[in-house]
Amino acid sequence: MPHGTTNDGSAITELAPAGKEQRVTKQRRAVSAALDSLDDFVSTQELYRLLQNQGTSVSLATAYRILQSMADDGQVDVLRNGDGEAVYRRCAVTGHHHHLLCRNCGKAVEVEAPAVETWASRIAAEHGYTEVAHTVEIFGLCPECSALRAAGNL
Amino acid sequence: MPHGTTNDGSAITELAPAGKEQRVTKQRRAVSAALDSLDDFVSTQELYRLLQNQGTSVSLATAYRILQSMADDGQVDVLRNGDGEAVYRRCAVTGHHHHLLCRNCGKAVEVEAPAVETWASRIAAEHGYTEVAHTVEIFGLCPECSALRAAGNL
DNA sequence: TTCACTGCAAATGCTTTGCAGCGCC
DNA sequence: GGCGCTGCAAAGCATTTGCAGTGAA
Repeated sequence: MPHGTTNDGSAITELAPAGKEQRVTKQRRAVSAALDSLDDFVSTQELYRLLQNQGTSVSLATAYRILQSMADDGQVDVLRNGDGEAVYRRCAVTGHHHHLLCRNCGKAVEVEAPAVETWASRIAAEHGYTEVAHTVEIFGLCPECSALRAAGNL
Repeated sequence: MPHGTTNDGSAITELAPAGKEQRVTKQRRAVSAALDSLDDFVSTQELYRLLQNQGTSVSLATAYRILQSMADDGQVDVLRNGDGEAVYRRCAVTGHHHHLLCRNCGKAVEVEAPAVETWASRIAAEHGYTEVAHTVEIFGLCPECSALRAAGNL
């Protein structure tokens, strides 16, 4: 199964969640609020610590369960960082886009790349692939971290 | 650290391996041979089991160490599957390139994308990011699997 | 002979799960 | 009230690491 920032992919399976009901609990609201207040991707662990420091504690297991279900419902964007950890973020930009991530502080910038989209589609078509989706992530050091690096503090 | 199919990134650290010497051991040869006989990506665990069944057993820890060092030396291609596991493959194409993967059978096609490379560099530069690397993966159904899907066998 | 490489086993760290109690609908 | 949701603690797993023995150069 493809991961990360994935575009649609024509007519994959079903689109309607159709799952069980979804109760609005204090924990779920806390996680949701935390995600809203964040601009960057967070791993479940990070979100957990964040909520702890913030007082709105939620058990780690629950944090995993909530984020996973939100991802299943498409309420958040999921991708994997370089360590293979799943990281989540409520996406500001609606629609398909990619990310420019800082490998040190995690800061993320959303970028659109129409050219890459068409390139991907073309390449796939040329090889006879169908139901195409793709992931594109750019890693680097953001301006701040680049400065730190230059100053020898990294 | 960025993962997967990564390009250089301007002037990152050193390019020359320059590492310590590399002894040619039985285990290393076994892993190398196994990779040569494979067309698809394998996780370290899979490769480990494969070597076990094949008699040329290598300890799991060693398998991890060997694959990791081969990846560091650029002898194999690394990327992460949807579960966040690192998967490796000996690459036919030398140099930087990306993959077009079948999400059903795992078949991979190597593709080059100079345009994407320059796009990534430009985007990163525009946002002040340095030491850039990127990952690009395209997922879809290969021709064979597309046919199966169409025939209702998938 | 030397020092990288191995194997083994213990240790990590992320993620999942079983189970009993709690609280939203 | 019923049943999904939580917490907690106990697994589960992939991956890493310490250490002493082994073997390639």
